Amino acid sequence: MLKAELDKKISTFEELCRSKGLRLTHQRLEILKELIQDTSHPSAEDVYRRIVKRLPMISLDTVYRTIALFEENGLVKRVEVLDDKSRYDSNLEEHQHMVCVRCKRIEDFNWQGFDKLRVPGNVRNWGTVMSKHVELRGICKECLKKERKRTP
Amino acid sequence: MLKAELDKKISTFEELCRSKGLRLTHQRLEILKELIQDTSHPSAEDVYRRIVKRLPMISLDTVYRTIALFEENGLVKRVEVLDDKSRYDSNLEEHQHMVCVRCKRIEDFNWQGFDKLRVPGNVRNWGTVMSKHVELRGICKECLKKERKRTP
DNA sequence: ACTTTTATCAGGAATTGTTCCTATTACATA
DNA sequence: TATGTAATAGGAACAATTCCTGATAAAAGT
Repeated sequence: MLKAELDKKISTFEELCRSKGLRLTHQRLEILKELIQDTSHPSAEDVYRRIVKRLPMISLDTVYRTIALFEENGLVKRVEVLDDKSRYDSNLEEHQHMVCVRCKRIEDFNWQGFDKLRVPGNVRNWGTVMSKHVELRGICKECLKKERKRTP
Repeated sequence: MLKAELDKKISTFEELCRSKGLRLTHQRLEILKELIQDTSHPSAEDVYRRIVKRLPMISLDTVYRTIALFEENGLVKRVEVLDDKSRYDSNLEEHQHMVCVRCKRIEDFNWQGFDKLRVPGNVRNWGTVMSKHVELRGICKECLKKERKRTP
């Protein structure tokens, strides 16, 4: 399933390269693979730290530029969360995020009630709505466990 | 109405100072007033730029520190949006934000349907949910107008 | 296969938003 | 009004991200 997604995205990217005259570099492929396989919503630096093991000469800037390229072309999405560094998500299905305010782990979940909800009509006076985003903030099980230990 | 809110918040802050031994400085009062009166969700620098006209010697750091103090004590809230600089809101009522992806203007709106919505039950397996946040992204009327001019 | 063209890269410098450091200032209590 | 100390101004430091430039390597032509 992940393998299928990976292959699909890689061919999407290959096609993109052909149509836009972009070069299909080793770096770009490795970063794309990493983003698809790492479902923990990594930051650019997280991606860099993993990639650099395979491509020791890669620069952080390349990771940033490449992720930006993927983002512009809809291959990954930026998850804007906790006023911290940017995090990325290759899951393009409609879904929501739960964020742990302690460890900053981000987990996907589905919220059909929200997906179905229509925005209030008077919002149209404001302009054109392109997307709606929700995020739950809280403390994840692991962090709760740690805090219970600390304050017995 | 704004005057009443201002007075209420100022007395809340004065009380806070008494209870915590904080000093009621000129700078803190000016920043508090500015945050209450400016409902455009200003950034720390926006606040600084306005304050500096009245207090020419104030430092940006003071603005940051002071807003952080207010935030810790629940006088203002941070609006985390668009992976940009932090923006602040002194409206503590339950409400939501519409963000223009062009001009980054943030507008408040109410969405009762969302307020009433319960989070999915299985989220409890993840941990404790503390808050839920929504945000609509789109293009505001003014920016739409400008874009129509540019591409006739 | 070999060259050439030029997009892309590595590495470091620059930028931006924010926070830290420290000598000085000014609240608040006596 | 004097005094102790929290808070300030200003600049330095920091962290995330982006820019700059000469070197490298895809890919199109030969």
